[in-house]
Amino acid sequence: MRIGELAQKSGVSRDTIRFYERNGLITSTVEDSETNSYRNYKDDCLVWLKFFAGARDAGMSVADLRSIVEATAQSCDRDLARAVVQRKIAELKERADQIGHAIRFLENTLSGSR
Amino acid sequence: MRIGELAQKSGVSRDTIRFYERNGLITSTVEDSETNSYRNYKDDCLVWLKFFAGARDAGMSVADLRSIVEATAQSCDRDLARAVVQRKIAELKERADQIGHAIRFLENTLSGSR
DNA sequence: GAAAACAATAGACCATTGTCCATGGTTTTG
DNA sequence: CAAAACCATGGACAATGGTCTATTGTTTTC
Repeated sequence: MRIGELAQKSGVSRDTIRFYERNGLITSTVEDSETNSYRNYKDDCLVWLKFFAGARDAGMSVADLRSIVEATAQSCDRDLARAVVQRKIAELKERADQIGHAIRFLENTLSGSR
Repeated sequence: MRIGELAQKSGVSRDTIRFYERNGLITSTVEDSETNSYRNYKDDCLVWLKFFAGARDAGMSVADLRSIVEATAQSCDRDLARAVVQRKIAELKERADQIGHAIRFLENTLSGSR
Protein backbone atom coordinates (compact mmCIF):
# COMPACT_ATOMS: atom_id res chain seq x y z
CA MET A 1 0.00 0.00 0.00
CA ARG A 2 1.36 3.44 -0.85
CA ILE A 3 1.24 6.48 1.35
CA GLY A 4 -1.81 8.06 -0.26
CA GLU A 5 -3.96 5.02 0.24
CA LEU A 6 -2.73 4.60 3.79
CA ALA A 7 -3.48 8.25 4.52
CA GLN A 8 -6.94 7.96 3.11
CA LYS A 9 -7.74 4.74 4.96
CA SER A 10 -6.29 5.81 8.28
CA GLY A 11 -7.39 9.42 8.28
CA VAL A 12 -3.82 10.46 9.06
CA SER A 13 -2.25 12.92 6.64
CA ARG A 14 0.68 11.97 4.43
CA ASP A 15 2.88 14.51 6.14
CA THR A 16 2.00 13.11 9.52
CA ILE A 17 2.61 9.56 8.34
CA ARG A 18 6.07 10.57 7.14
CA PHE A 19 6.61 12.37 10.42
CA TYR A 20 5.64 9.27 12.37
CA GLU A 21 7.87 7.17 10.20
CA ARG A 22 10.80 9.51 10.75
CA ASN A 23 10.14 9.09 14.43
CA GLY A 24 10.16 5.33 14.30
CA LEU A 25 6.46 4.68 14.79
CA ILE A 26 6.01 2.80 11.54
CA THR A 27 8.29 1.46 8.88
CA SER A 28 8.03 1.02 5.17
CA THR A 29 10.01 -0.71 2.51
CA VAL A 30 11.20 0.55 -0.80
CA GLU A 31 11.23 -2.10 -3.45
CA ASP A 32 14.54 -1.38 -5.04
CA SER A 33 13.62 -3.45 -8.00
CA GLU A 34 11.48 -0.47 -8.87
CA THR A 35 12.60 2.72 -10.44
CA ASN A 36 10.91 4.90 -7.87
CA SER A 37 11.52 5.45 -4.20
CA TYR A 38 7.93 5.13 -3.11
CA ARG A 39 7.26 3.74 0.33
CA ASN A 40 5.32 0.52 0.69
CA TYR A 41 3.30 -0.10 3.81
CA LYS A 42 1.93 -3.33 5.11
CA ASP A 43 -1.61 -3.71 6.35
CA ASP A 44 -0.69 -3.61 9.98
CA CYS A 45 0.53 -0.04 9.55
CA LEU A 46 -3.11 0.82 9.15
CA VAL A 47 -3.96 -0.83 12.45
CA TRP A 48 -1.16 1.00 14.20
CA LEU A 49 -2.05 4.35 12.68
CA LYS A 50 -5.62 4.08 13.84
CA PHE A 51 -4.37 3.23 17.29
CA PHE A 52 -1.97 6.17 17.19
CA ALA A 53 -4.78 8.56 16.40
CA GLY A 54 -6.79 7.43 19.39
CA ALA A 55 -3.77 7.21 21.64
CA ARG A 56 -2.71 10.74 20.76
CA ASP A 57 -6.25 11.85 21.60
CA ALA A 58 -5.92 9.98 24.85
CA GLY A 59 -2.87 12.07 25.62
CA MET A 60 0.01 9.78 24.77
CA SER A 61 3.10 11.36 23.29
CA VAL A 62 4.85 10.27 20.14
CA ALA A 63 7.74 9.14 22.32
CA ASP A 64 5.32 6.96 24.33
CA LEU A 65 4.06 5.41 21.14
CA ARG A 66 7.55 4.77 19.92
CA SER A 67 8.47 2.98 23.10
CA ILE A 68 5.43 0.75 22.75
CA VAL A 69 6.13 -0.02 19.13
CA GLU A 70 9.76 -0.77 19.86
CA ALA A 71 8.96 -2.96 22.81
CA THR A 72 6.39 -5.01 20.98
CA ALA A 73 8.52 -5.26 17.86
CA GLN A 74 11.25 -7.02 19.77
CA SER A 75 9.23 -10.09 20.48
CA CYS A 76 12.48 -11.59 21.64
CA ASP A 77 11.90 -9.83 24.93
CA ARG A 78 8.25 -10.32 25.60
CA ASP A 79 8.59 -9.42 29.27
CA LEU A 80 10.01 -6.04 28.40
CA ALA A 81 7.14 -5.39 26.03
CA ARG A 82 4.69 -6.38 28.72
CA ALA A 83 6.35 -4.08 31.23
CA VAL A 84 6.45 -1.09 28.91
CA VAL A 85 2.88 -1.50 27.80
CA GLN A 86 1.61 -2.05 31.30
CA ARG A 87 3.34 1.07 32.49
CA LYS A 88 1.62 3.00 29.72
CA ILE A 89 -1.68 1.47 30.70
CA ALA A 90 -1.09 2.57 34.26
CA GLU A 91 -0.33 6.10 33.06
CA LEU A 92 -3.52 6.15 31.05
CA LYS A 93 -5.48 5.07 34.09
CA GLU A 94 -3.91 7.85 36.12
CA ARG A 95 -4.88 10.27 33.42
CA ALA A 96 -8.41 8.94 33.48
CA ASP A 97 -8.41 9.62 37.21
CA GLN A 98 -7.29 13.18 36.62
CA ILE A 99 -10.10 13.55 34.16
CA GLY A 100 -12.49 12.31 36.79
CA HIS A 101 -11.21 14.88 39.26
CA ALA A 102 -11.47 17.65 36.69
CA ILE A 103 -15.02 16.66 35.85
CA ARG A 104 -16.04 16.67 39.49
CA PHE A 105 -14.39 20.04 40.03
CA LEU A 106 -16.24 21.44 37.06
CA GLU A 107 -19.52 19.97 38.17
CA ASN A 108 -19.01 21.56 41.56
CA THR A 109 -18.15 24.85 39.94
CA LEU A 110 -21.40 24.70 38.06
CA SER A 111 -23.64 23.83 40.94
CA GLY A 112 -21.53 25.63 43.52
CA SER A 113 -22.66 28.69 45.36
CA ARG A 114 -20.08 31.01 43.85
CA MET B 1 -0.62 36.40 49.06
CA ARG B 2 2.43 37.02 46.94
CA ILE B 3 3.63 34.93 44.06
CA GLY B 4 6.24 32.98 45.99
CA GLU B 5 3.77 31.81 48.58
CA LEU B 6 1.24 30.94 45.93
CA ALA B 7 3.86 28.98 43.99
CA GLN B 8 4.90 27.09 47.06
CA LYS B 9 1.34 26.27 48.12
CA SER B 10 0.10 25.32 44.67
CA GLY B 11 3.15 23.53 43.42
CA VAL B 12 3.06 25.66 40.28
CA SER B 13 6.23 27.60 39.51
CA ARG B 14 6.36 31.39 39.60
CA ASP B 15 7.13 31.51 35.92
CA THR B 16 4.18 29.34 35.13
CA ILE B 17 1.91 31.39 37.36
CA ARG B 18 2.95 34.53 35.50
CA PHE B 19 2.45 32.68 32.25
CA TYR B 20 -1.06 31.67 33.29
CA GLU B 21 -1.80 35.18 34.40
CA ARG B 22 -0.61 36.59 31.07
CA ASN B 23 -2.99 34.16 29.47
CA GLY B 24 -5.96 35.21 31.54
CA LEU B 25 -6.25 32.18 33.78
CA ILE B 26 -5.85 34.10 37.01
CA THR B 27 -5.68 37.71 37.99
CA SER B 28 -3.85 39.67 40.61
CA THR B 29 -3.98 43.14 41.97
CA VAL B 30 -1.20 45.57 42.58
CA GLU B 31 -1.80 47.74 45.58
CA ASP B 32 -0.77 51.03 44.13
CA SER B 33 -0.59 52.50 47.57
CA GLU B 34 2.59 50.50 47.82
CA THR B 35 5.95 51.42 46.45
CA ASN B 36 6.45 48.07 44.76
CA SER B 37 4.69 46.39 41.89
CA TYR B 38 4.26 43.03 43.51
CA ARG B 39 1.25 40.97 42.54
CA ASN B 40 -1.31 40.09 45.17
CA TYR B 41 -3.34 36.94 44.83
CA LYS B 42 -6.53 35.99 46.55
CA ASP B 43 -7.09 32.59 48.11
CA ASP B 44 -9.22 31.30 45.31
CA CYS B 45 -6.25 31.56 42.97
CA LEU B 46 -4.86 28.67 44.92
CA VAL B 47 -7.97 26.61 44.29
CA TRP B 48 -7.87 27.40 40.61
CA LEU B 49 -4.18 26.66 40.27
CA LYS B 50 -4.60 23.26 41.83
CA PHE B 51 -7.42 22.57 39.42
CA PHE B 52 -5.31 23.77 36.52
CA ALA B 53 -2.54 21.35 37.40
CA GLY B 54 -4.92 18.42 37.36
CA ALA B 55 -6.78 19.64 34.33
CA ARG B 56 -3.56 20.04 32.34
CA ASP B 57 -2.68 16.50 33.36
CA ALA B 58 -6.09 15.45 32.17
CA GLY B 59 -5.23 16.92 28.80
CA MET B 60 -6.99 20.26 28.82
CA SER B 61 -5.27 23.11 27.05
CA VAL B 62 -4.60 26.52 28.50
CA ALA B 63 -7.14 27.88 26.05
CA ASP B 64 -9.73 25.45 27.43
CA LEU B 65 -9.01 26.59 30.93
CA ARG B 66 -9.28 30.20 29.95
CA SER B 67 -12.68 29.65 28.42
CA ILE B 68 -13.88 28.00 31.61
CA VAL B 69 -12.51 30.76 33.80
CA GLU B 70 -14.01 33.43 31.61
CA ALA B 71 -17.38 31.74 31.46
CA THR B 72 -17.63 31.23 35.19
CA ALA B 73 -16.32 34.70 35.94
CA GLN B 74 -19.22 36.26 34.10
CA SER B 75 -21.79 35.08 36.53
CA CYS B 76 -24.14 37.43 34.74
CA ASP B 77 -24.55 34.74 32.14
CA ARG B 78 -24.83 31.59 34.16
CA ASP B 79 -26.28 29.62 31.29
CA LEU B 80 -23.26 30.34 29.16
CA ALA B 81 -20.98 29.20 31.93
CA ARG B 82 -22.98 26.03 32.28
CA ALA B 83 -22.82 25.38 28.56
CA VAL B 84 -19.10 25.96 28.32
CA VAL B 85 -18.29 23.85 31.31
CA GLN B 86 -20.58 21.05 30.24
CA ARG B 87 -18.99 20.98 26.82
CA LYS B 88 -15.61 20.63 28.48
CA ILE B 89 -16.96 17.86 30.65
CA ALA B 90 -18.21 16.10 27.54
CA GLU B 91 -14.78 16.48 25.95
CA LEU B 92 -13.15 15.00 29.00
CA LYS B 93 -15.50 12.05 28.87
CA GLU B 94 -14.67 11.50 25.22
CA ARG B 95 -11.04 11.59 26.13
CA ALA B 96 -11.65 9.06 28.85
CA ASP B 97 -13.27 6.87 26.21
CA GLN B 98 -10.22 7.21 24.00
CA ILE B 99 -8.12 6.15 26.94
CA GLY B 100 -10.32 3.13 27.38
CA HIS B 101 -9.88 2.19 23.73
CA ALA B 102 -6.13 2.65 23.96
CA ILE B 103 -5.95 0.50 27.06
CA ARG B 104 -7.92 -2.26 25.43
CA PHE B 105 -5.76 -2.09 22.31
CA LEU B 106 -2.66 -2.34 24.41
CA GLU B 107 -4.04 -5.21 26.43
CA ASN B 108 -4.83 -7.03 23.22
CA THR B 109 -1.37 -6.31 21.91
CA LEU B 110 0.07 -7.89 25.03
CA SER B 111 -2.02 -11.00 25.07
CA GLY B 112 -2.37 -11.14 21.30
CA SER B 113 -0.86 -13.83 19.18
CA ARG B 114 1.58 -11.57 17.40
C1' DG C 1 2.77 11.41 -25.11
C1' DA C 2 1.02 15.20 -22.34
C1' DA C 3 -1.38 16.40 -18.29
C1' DA C 4 -2.84 15.20 -13.89
C1' DA C 5 -2.07 12.86 -9.88
C1' DC C 6 1.05 10.99 -6.76
C1' DA C 7 5.46 10.61 -4.32
C1' DA C 8 10.15 11.96 -2.23
C1' DT C 9 13.19 15.19 0.37
C1' DA C 10 14.68 19.09 2.80
C1' DG C 11 13.80 22.78 5.23
C1' DA C 12 10.95 26.64 6.73
C1' DC C 13 7.27 27.72 9.60
C1' DC C 14 3.66 27.52 13.33
C1' DA C 15 1.25 27.19 17.93
C1' DT C 16 1.56 25.50 22.47
C1' DT C 17 3.52 25.40 26.93
C1' DG C 18 6.46 26.51 29.39
C1' DT C 19 11.62 27.66 31.27
C1' DC C 20 15.60 30.54 31.81
C1' DC C 21 18.21 34.73 31.91
C1' DA C 22 19.53 39.56 32.44
C1' DT C 23 18.56 43.58 34.54
C1' DG C 24 16.85 46.28 37.99
C1' DG C 25 13.92 47.39 41.87
C1' DT C 26 11.97 46.01 46.94
C1' DT C 27 11.79 43.66 51.26
C1' DT C 28 13.41 41.00 54.89
C1' DT C 29 16.88 39.58 58.00
C1' DG C 30 20.99 39.39 60.82
C1' DC D 1 23.00 49.04 56.71
C1' DA D 2 24.46 45.26 53.95
C1' DA D 3 23.41 40.86 52.19
C1' DA D 4 20.08 37.70 51.01
C1' DA D 5 15.79 36.79 49.35
C1' DC D 6 12.09 38.21 46.71
C1' DC D 7 9.72 40.35 42.74
C1' DA D 8 8.94 42.56 37.91
C1' DT D 9 9.64 42.79 32.93
C1' DG D 10 11.09 41.48 28.48
C1' DG D 11 12.95 38.50 25.56
C1' DA D 12 15.51 34.41 24.31
C1' DC D 13 15.30 29.51 24.14
C1' DA D 14 13.45 24.75 23.92
C1' DA D 15 10.62 20.60 23.03
C1' DT D 16 6.57 18.76 20.93
C1' DG D 17 3.74 17.78 17.05
C1' DG D 18 2.81 18.76 13.28
C1' DT D 19 1.95 21.56 8.54
C1' DC D 20 3.37 23.77 4.26
C1' DT D 21 6.29 24.82 0.39
C1' DA D 22 9.60 24.18 -3.25
C1' DT D 23 11.74 21.23 -6.15
C1' DT D 24 12.09 17.15 -8.50
C1' DG D 25 10.96 12.58 -9.99
C1' DT D 26 7.23 8.70 -11.19
C1' DT D 27 2.87 6.90 -12.45
C1' DT D 28 -1.56 6.98 -14.22
C1' DT D 29 -4.95 8.46 -17.32
C1' DC D 30 -6.99 10.55 -21.29
